[in-house]
Amino acid sequence: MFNQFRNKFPLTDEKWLEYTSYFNRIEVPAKTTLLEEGEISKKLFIIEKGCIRVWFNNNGKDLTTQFFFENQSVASIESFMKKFPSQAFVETIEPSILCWIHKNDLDTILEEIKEIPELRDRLIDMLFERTFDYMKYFVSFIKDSPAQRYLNLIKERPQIIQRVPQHYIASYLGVTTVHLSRIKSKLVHKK
Amino acid sequence: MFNQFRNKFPLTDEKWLEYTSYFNRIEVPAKTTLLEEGEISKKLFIIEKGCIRVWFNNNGKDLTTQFFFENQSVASIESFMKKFPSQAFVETIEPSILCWIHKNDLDTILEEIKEIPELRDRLIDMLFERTFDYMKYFVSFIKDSPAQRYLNLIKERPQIIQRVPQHYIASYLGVTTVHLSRIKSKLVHKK
DNA sequence: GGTAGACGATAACATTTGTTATCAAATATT
DNA sequence: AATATTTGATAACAAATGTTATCGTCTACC
Repeated sequence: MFNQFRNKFPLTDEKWLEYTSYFNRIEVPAKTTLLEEGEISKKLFIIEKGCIRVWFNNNGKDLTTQFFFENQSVASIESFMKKFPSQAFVETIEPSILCWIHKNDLDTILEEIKEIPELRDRLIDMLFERTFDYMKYFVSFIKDSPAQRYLNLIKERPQIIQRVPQHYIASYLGVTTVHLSRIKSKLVHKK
Repeated sequence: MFNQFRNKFPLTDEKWLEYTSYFNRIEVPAKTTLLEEGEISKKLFIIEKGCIRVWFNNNGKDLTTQFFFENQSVASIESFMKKFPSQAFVETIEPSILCWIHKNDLDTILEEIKEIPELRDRLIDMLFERTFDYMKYFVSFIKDSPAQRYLNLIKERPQIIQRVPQHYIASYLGVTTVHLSRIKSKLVHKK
């Protein structure tokens, strides 16, 4: 599955083979918990097929904060990086095929490649991008009404609308399933 | 003002003096706009004395997303880093004394010091921390009621409560000033 | 093929939050 | 000191959103 990235990394073929060999491939059903709240995240997942959500348990109520699809990497990032107990759950939505690497192995790889300036700079860029994504996400959350945010999802992330059950979308938008139903029915009526 | 940081940077005294000489010191009244929406951010500010907010114009309504106080650095970070027109305004709340450096000069410094591994690693750490801060902020925003978030502010950021006018706090919490008044009066009643 | 569970729509009512307007107190400005 | 501006509280009403309950449809699984 990693061949699509091969040309992006200035590594020898030997190194490339060594690094990709650290990855394990697993197949899991829908609703599989990949990381529990309180657990320390030690695996970074890459989705080959399927779909994953990250969510928080807020007094028994789901609070979904992120969705991930094919070719995206997933971890409870703060737990993974800093070895803190995770506040979030990580869970498959669809039956999925995943590749994962243990944190120790990833650290080894990162330690080696960070001496390559191009990769180091790309890593820093990625961190910035992630920060900016969060800012955008947050600003839209407080600026826009749930209905507007739902329209944004339709426009910008149609995959979510198509593949994710509605109650997860509701928890992502910060409203109840009942209210999301209302939003949808109003949209239909206005058209 | 930078002497408090002197011991944290493994630089020669010459370099230190050169770098600090890039900074300019200005004194401005309250409600001074430091960066307009649409402008490209070219200055990084460090607050020597005073207090600053970053806000978005959402259909004529203030939406404050961050407060900054003494010894913190402030910029519309995405605009500053990527030379995009800023979506946010940057504005003083109190009369303030600020140090600022031009982006070109800062880039020169960063280019030089990123060859020092300790500083490079600290820079990466800072980026991570900023990402994590945003995540925490966001999760609390969707998990907690406005009343709970107000209580969190009192506990975790008393400076904001003490120094920032209430209508900015309301816009930071995502509610109207009227509602924040209600929250406060309910808190008093319950005690 | 039958059954249980997951998913989604809708109604009725409760609660939260926004809107507009008015008043009072504090602060800045002249 | 007089006045304007900023800040904050409160009331009355409107709109948005949550809660609980019921029903229908679809799908997975035995």
